[in-house]
Amino acid sequence: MAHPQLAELFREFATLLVITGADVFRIRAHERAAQTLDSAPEDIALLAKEGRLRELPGVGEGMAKKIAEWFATGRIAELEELRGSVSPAILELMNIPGLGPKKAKLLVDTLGIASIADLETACREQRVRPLKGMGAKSEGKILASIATMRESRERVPLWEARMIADRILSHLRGSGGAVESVPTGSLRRWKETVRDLDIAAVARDPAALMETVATMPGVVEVLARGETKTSVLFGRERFQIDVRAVPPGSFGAALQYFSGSKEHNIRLRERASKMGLTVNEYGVFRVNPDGTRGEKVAGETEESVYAALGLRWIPPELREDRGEIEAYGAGGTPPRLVEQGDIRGDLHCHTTWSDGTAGVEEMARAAEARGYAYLAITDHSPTAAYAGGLTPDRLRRQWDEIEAVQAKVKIRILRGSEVDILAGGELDWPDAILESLDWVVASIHQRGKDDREESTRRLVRALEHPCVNAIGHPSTRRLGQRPPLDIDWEAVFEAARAHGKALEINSAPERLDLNEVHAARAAALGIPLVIDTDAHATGMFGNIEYGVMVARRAGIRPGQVLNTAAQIPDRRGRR
DNA sequence: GCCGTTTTCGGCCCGACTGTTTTCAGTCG
Repeated sequence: MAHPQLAELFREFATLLVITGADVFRIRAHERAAQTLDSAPEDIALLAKEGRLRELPGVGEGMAKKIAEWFATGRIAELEELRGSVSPAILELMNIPGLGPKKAKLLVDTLGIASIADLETACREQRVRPLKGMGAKSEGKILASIATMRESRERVPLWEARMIADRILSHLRGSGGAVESVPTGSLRRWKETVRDLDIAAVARDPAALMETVATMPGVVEVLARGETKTSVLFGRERFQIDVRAVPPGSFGAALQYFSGSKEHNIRLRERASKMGLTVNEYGVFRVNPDGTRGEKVAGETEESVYAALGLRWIPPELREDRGEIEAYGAGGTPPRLVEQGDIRGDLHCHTTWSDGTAGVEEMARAAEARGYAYLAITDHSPTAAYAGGLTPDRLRRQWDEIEAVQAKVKIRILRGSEVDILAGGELDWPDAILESLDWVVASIHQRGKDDREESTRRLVRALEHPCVNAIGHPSTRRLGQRPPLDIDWEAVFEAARAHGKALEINSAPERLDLNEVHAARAAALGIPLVIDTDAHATGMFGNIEYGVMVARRAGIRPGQVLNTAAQIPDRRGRR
């Protein structure tokens, strides 16, 4: 499985190489290795043990050696040597937007700057401006960047970025400057968090569009303003927004280019280069024998760009250089990944019986309106008192209501529960009740001690219980609010596999839990998944698109998702 | 440092904007 800790070491390695002025391709190789370690569904430790590390893309002889060394000794000698040769102050200064390795090194070497606070003082005392390549404006920019860095969050959850994007796009469209404008970048690829918002626009009058962007309500600072590109900081959170204007004939190329990912685009251009073509944000062009840019062969639509490179159109959420370019080529077979239309029912939702805002009938009708064949009503168990957890008596009364509603609707309603996994891993309902339920989602809500062993044991014990069907939001994280539990994932996966239990991809936009990395690993191990919304209101069934996108980014096929089946067989065999 | 429908050596993506520059380096995406 992905190994974020190791990935981080290789990223650090790459940064240190940048500072020491190493060969750019060597730097990129380390970044590429880090990316692989961040997303590979294979168990890296196992590959290392079996000497199969070089099967990973971007891992050759050198990288394999370093990874093996880390597993054997807990360190990478070359990395530690590199660390010793670079002042930590340079690394710190590079966190400031606009300061790269060259300028950071210059500041540390010539002024003896040891920290960001130091640099702030130096700028105020005008000691930076005499330096080569610096000036009075540089000092102001550095101070502003430091302020931005302190005030803004690193990354914004996808759902929040989408809300901001909607507001900005409606402003741009309403202003008349842009004929067409589409959010691109990691937002279009459905990454769980985004760092900034990239908008590609076709403008009748680019200058007017740039003016509109720079003067939008909510803009707190204009970072850059050119003829075709404007960057601003937006809102109290100083969220960065980049808008690029291109001519209509280049819109597809711009969409493709700005949607990325960077790694996907690099692969694409390597491919173009081998075909005697070159790709930029304006289109696909032939390369003349003398190396100059020749005739334009594509660019108006994204499809045309991919077609010119001998590829089918690749869905944005797959553009991460994880093999999609090969799969979508003439000789490849694109995987049939799960789609929203495959989902036949939702197996996790709440009603007014606990902390939902709609009744059983309302929720059932809303699910039916989506074309679902079944819906599990999974209100909370007693311990979740804060969420209106049911008592045994209220649970039985809810069953009466379910029975009554069932007589009125076509959709099959399952008697479910989201049962708390208590401190020791025992469940919050007696077995007698669990046995009379159709669908049991077991979830951790009270995090307790939170340590790795305890959390893992709780999940494993829940998976061992014969009445449990699935684990809900396994990591309990909330994006930007609460970190995931520290869990021995391989142990949890092993328990799920051994007992044939499902793990949930919770589609609540603030959860997305399992995340794509763990979902990919679980699927690779043959563990069934369920994609649920955990809806607390009828409108929340629509969140399923988030969960489906997590699954697609994880490369998951419909057959690996339980609730793509026409019927969910309940434990007691009732129909 | 990786990698192979040109290749086990010689390649490795491309452009906008800024600030300090008299033609470009640095940074970013």
